[in-house]
Amino acid sequence: MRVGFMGTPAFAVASLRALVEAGHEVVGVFSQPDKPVGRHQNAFQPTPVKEYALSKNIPVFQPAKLRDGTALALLRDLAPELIIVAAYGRILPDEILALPPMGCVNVHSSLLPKLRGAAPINWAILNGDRETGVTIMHMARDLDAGDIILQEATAIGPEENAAQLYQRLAAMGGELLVRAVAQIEDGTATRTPQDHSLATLAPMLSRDLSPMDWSRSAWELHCQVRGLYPWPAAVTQLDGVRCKVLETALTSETSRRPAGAVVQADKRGLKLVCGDGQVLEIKTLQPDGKKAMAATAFLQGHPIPV
RNA sequence: CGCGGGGUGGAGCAGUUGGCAGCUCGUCGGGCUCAUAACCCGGAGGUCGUAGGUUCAAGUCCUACCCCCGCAA
Repeated sequence: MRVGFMGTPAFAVASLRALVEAGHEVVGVFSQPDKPVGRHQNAFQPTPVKEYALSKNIPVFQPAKLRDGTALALLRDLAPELIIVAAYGRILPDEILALPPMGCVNVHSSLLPKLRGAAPINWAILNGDRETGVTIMHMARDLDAGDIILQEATAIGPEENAAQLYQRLAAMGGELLVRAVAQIEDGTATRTPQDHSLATLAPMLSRDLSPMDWSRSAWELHCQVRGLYPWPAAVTQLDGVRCKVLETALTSETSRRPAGAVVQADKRGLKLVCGDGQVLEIKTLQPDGKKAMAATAFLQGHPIPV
């Protein structure tokens, strides 16, 4: 089938690749404009989707605006039967939604109607959810509110971080998308409206979420660390140094000492007390200006009294 | 030229007014111990990011450059 594709980050690449490998004719790819990247804002980096599309000789378009008519004209020329959107990072105007005869379909990395919005993978972990998944749905005017075609759930591992879950869901999304497109093609696709009363939101992440509040429970902090990995990452102060906390482990130990107290800081590990009295171990961290390192390595140069 | 931290044995850090390159851990060998993430003794391992400069003498001061990272975008 002739499909148009819109997407930007690595998550979308998995879907695009799945379409290509399933033999669909991708007539054009839309991706966000390249943005200056790096410490001095002097290097431009192509988006992952753009990079992949070019490697497959698929034409790439990166309009700064979607509502000035040029994008619409472009799409008319490309004449896709169906448009697939995956983490494009932009709201499509109604004219575009109405253009393709088979409609516009979205790949979303949550079990809709739960976790609508920009960062569903992170929020699934941050919220401490046991499972999440991917949803293929028709696109509606409201954000992530369209009728569901296919949905697949997966358990969230208790040690799984957002980066790992991201990869798994991206792959799942690609597979499910190909199945959905096949169903659309042969007319067997179904539409299940969402129960909007059950909708929850997964807003964009920000650094405001980073600081660790040790009065929270060990599990909550463990979820914060995993859910914010690798960006913006959970952050705390150790030996007067601001550190990203990249990996933690729940322990079976408890302590009566106040929340945030360091109960162990030696070659066996770095452990702190949380608000519920449970002891949480910091396995990997990254001090300001330094590379990521094992907590035990950090302790070599930063002895912390217990 | 957005702001800032940093490159010193395998790891993490220190190195004061320039004057023999140190600490903790790891590693290797030996010892002690019922045992150990413990302890004791001994050893190996460093062109101090690179290139110049100042000096009797540079990890340390000066200049240029390379690389890593945090913030901000």
